[in-house]
Amino acid sequence: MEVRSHCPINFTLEHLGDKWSLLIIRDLMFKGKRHYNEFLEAGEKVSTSVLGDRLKKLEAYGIISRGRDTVKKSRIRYSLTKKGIDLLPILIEMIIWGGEKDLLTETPQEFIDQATQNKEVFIRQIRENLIKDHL
Amino acid sequence: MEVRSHCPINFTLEHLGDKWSLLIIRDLMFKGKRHYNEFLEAGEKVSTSVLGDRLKKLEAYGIISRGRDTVKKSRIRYSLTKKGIDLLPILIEMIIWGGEKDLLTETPQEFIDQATQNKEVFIRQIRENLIKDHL
DNA sequence: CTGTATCCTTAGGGATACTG
DNA sequence: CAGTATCCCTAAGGATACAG
Repeated sequence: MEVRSHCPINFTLEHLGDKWSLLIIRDLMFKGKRHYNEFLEAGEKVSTSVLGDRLKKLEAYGIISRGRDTVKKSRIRYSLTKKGIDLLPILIEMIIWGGEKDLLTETPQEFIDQATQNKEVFIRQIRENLIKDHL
Repeated sequence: MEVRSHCPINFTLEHLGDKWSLLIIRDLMFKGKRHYNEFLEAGEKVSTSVLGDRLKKLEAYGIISRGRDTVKKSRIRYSLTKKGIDLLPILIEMIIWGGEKDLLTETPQEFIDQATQNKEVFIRQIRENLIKDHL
């Protein structure tokens, strides 16, 4: 990968600064999605080629991991790694900003309020659930 | 602009999900930069065409504003708006994530520690300074 | 079900020159 | 100083077909 600088913001952008990667992370974090076809069905309609490319990159970065489904062994199951779960605070802050600035947001005001008023506890709880489900 | 969905994360990505916009915000927030030529000199070497395009978009989104410099009246001065300052928590979380995951990060461990250990106070202080300087 | 491969089109972006 | 304008090239992305 190209490396323009070692500014931490630039580092994050070089891994996730496109219009699709974080939507996959979102689906894994908040929508309980784990499989290829579920990502395809997301509201934003990613194409198969882009999805394949991003899954590969995110795995190469160590942000997600690929494994066989435990129930149906022929099925592939994607999970967040620790490094991926650590993105949670960034996603939460993006939900707050986007939810506040977009007049047409689909986010319930209730969610924003909860996230805002007791942020640390709120994030810790989600984080613990993610650890249970993914690691 | 295209609108793929009203998911707040997608909303944020559609405004800032490219490899340059947040670097301009960063320079305004943390590096005290205010002028066109200063943005050009940033470590990541943006080109004039891209810089011009992003400044225009960020202004159209209401994230930054253009004004005349108060000391040298012929000079253009860019500022963050309230909406732009509200991005601070996202940037801080990106600094933490990037700073922790990049082995070669330029970020002092001290900064990460401060940001992590008393996050709310830390952010509030920076925010108040930004309000003083930009609004 | 989980992908590749291919084709094609468009958007992004670098370099450079030029302007008020 | 603070930008446009132009040219050109590449990367990104959509559509579709195909494969293990």
